[in-house]
Amino acid sequence: MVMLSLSLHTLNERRGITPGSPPHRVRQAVFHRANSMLYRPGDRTGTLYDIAFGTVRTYHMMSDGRRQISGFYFAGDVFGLEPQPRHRLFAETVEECAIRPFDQRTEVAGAEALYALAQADLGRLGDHLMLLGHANALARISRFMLDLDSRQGRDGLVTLGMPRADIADFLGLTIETVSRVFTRLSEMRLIARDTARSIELLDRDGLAALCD
Amino acid sequence: MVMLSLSLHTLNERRGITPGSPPHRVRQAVFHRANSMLYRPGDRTGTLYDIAFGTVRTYHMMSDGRRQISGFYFAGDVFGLEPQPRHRLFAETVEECAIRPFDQRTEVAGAEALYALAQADLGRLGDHLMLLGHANALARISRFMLDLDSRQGRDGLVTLGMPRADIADFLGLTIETVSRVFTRLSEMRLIARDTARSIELLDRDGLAALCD
DNA sequence: CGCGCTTTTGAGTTTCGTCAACTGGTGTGG
DNA sequence: CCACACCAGTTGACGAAACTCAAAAGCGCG
Repeated sequence: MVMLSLSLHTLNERRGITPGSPPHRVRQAVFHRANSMLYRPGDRTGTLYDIAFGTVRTYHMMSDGRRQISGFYFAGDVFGLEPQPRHRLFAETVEECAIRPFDQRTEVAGAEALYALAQADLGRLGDHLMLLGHANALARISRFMLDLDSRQGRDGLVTLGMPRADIADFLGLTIETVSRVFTRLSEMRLIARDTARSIELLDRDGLAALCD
Repeated sequence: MVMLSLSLHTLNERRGITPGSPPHRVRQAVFHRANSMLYRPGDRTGTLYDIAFGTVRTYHMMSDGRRQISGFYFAGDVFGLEPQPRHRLFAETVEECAIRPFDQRTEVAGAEALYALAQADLGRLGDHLMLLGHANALARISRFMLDLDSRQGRDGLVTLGMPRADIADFLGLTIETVSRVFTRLSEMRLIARDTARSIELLDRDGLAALCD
């Protein structure tokens, strides 16, 4: 799975702003406790968020209380772009976070950069769609782990910042199924669980083979 | 479900081109037989397609031969926008189609219009994600029918241009399940099947109630 | 009419969800 | 320091939903 992530750094490069240039109108990063609400459906869009550190989830809430997490965002990712003048998603911190909000209009140079951001989200959504459409629980978790691994870049050592419930609601599973799949992958010697949140990928080719 | 669809007409309005203005560099619409390949993964992106009439499907192919249809496009819709310089999707006609290709760079006024198109796709994908994540077969089909109804605008009379296999691969189901759900919805008096491809929505509130 | 294709229906199996109990780690207070 | 409570995660038993394989029915077309 190709997980596109577009950082503000990339955006700035597109604008010709190198790290050495004087920053203009930089708003400070804001610290948030875990599980803080950042925005909710109905809030005005127009602000984007650049994550300095931490993890953020965006999600839909359905009438019966079920939750579909549409994405996780990590340090360097930009989130908050939505197609309408008002948000349709919730955004919450998963862990402690430092987040720099900035104005979509004044601090992003025109529609081109916005289009680039939208493209990144499009790529991610397309991949996720395929996963939810035609993949069993084993494949979903395997892909999720491989994706986290590639985004965290710590060579086979994956840290899950989120609880099982978040993984379940992201992948369209239940926490019990998520748990069982971790156990199975462990038995298959594809992963090793140091703790519940810290997982070593022992055989990434084997995991990839499950993803089909 | 909000199904955003953005027609070239809308794009032109954004450019200040009204139906009366002289067209510039209009390429003719091209006619295609059913099941014609329009582009495939690896082909260069940069051309967009405006459907005059007919139905188009875009899809991913997985290594094991399974297919995930990511969207259906109808008369007035524009498709072909993808985040990379090369396509990752297949695009095929479902029925006979007339399609006007146009150049993304020269015939779309800048990134703003592209961004608008990307937004439309984002909205659609987000909705579809939710559907595939947390919805049973009954809900998936019900939503699909209601969505088609709202896009075809013929007040409760839905024409399925595509075979069951396409519906199945779009909704992440099998053709047998699709068929069984149609039968169930019929028994529940929510729909009536004139033919297999022509379906009347008898109780749209009832269908909506199944969608959660 | 007969052929090929799509759709429907049926029977059996698998996968995942539900409900419930249990484990293990963490923090608190006696 | 230990006992306890609490929460996240795991495990087990069972049932429901959807898939698979197979066969029959419907439909368009030469």
